[in-house]
Amino acid sequence: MSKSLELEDVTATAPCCAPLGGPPLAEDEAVELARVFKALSDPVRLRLLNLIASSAGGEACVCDLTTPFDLSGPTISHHLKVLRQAGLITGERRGTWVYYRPVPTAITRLSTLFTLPPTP
Amino acid sequence: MSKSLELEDVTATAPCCAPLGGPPLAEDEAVELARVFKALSDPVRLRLLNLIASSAGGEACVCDLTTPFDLSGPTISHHLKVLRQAGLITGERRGTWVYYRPVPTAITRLSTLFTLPPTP
DNA sequence: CATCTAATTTGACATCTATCTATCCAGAAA
DNA sequence: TTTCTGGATAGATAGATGTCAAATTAGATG
Repeated sequence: MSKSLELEDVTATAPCCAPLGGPPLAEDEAVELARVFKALSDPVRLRLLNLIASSAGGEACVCDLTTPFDLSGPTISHHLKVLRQAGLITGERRGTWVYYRPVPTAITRLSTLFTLPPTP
Repeated sequence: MSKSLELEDVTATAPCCAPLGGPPLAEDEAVELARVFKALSDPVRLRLLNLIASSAGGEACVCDLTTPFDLSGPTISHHLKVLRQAGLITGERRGTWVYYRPVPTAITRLSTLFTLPPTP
């Protein structure tokens, strides 16, 4: 098994990047993409990713990610794990604290997904 | 109430478009966005949206959306409803058949969401 | 070593979701 | 009107998900 904080990155196996208006999605691609969107389908996780992605220094300490929410520590930890397993963020432990940062390639590729051809 | 096929569009109420790396998402925006991503968090719905968005003529008949899947009619109907309620597609009945088309503004705004500032 | 703190994991529980079958509705065509 | 067909709705069920309290792990510090 992977060690605690290492990312079991789902996106690593499937490239996928063609826009939704493009060629038909293969079943595998659809399954993998769906997992990423499932990670984004919760308000708390969206705000967490937003907090992390907008943090000065490009990373955020978990200790700063817990206070903005009216939720228990384990729940925040759970949501961070989901985002991690979707390949959207990575976590690193430095001393006592754990820092999370976004994975730019994983986020940027979603941008191209929603690019539509100009209506002629 | 709205009549059968009219879209109870969720996105109509919330604009929201700033990139994830931008200012903090308000709780309401996060909730609304999460609903859109929940609609995208299923492989079947992703492939449906892909089929619809890539259809010649800009629309697809439900009759053509059922056959590619090994699922019952009602299940496909359910998934189309979820996409409709998320504001991602609209449906229109013409005679015997129902045609679905993508909602470009709803899709395009997601593209900007995932735009990250260049790392300096 | 013992202790303290930050964070994750475990286990439980209520709620939500994808799917099916059966039924219903809306037009078209007898 | 009656009948047929495409599609949506209703109701049921197995499985997934968000949440918390309690237990656990990883470093730091005494």
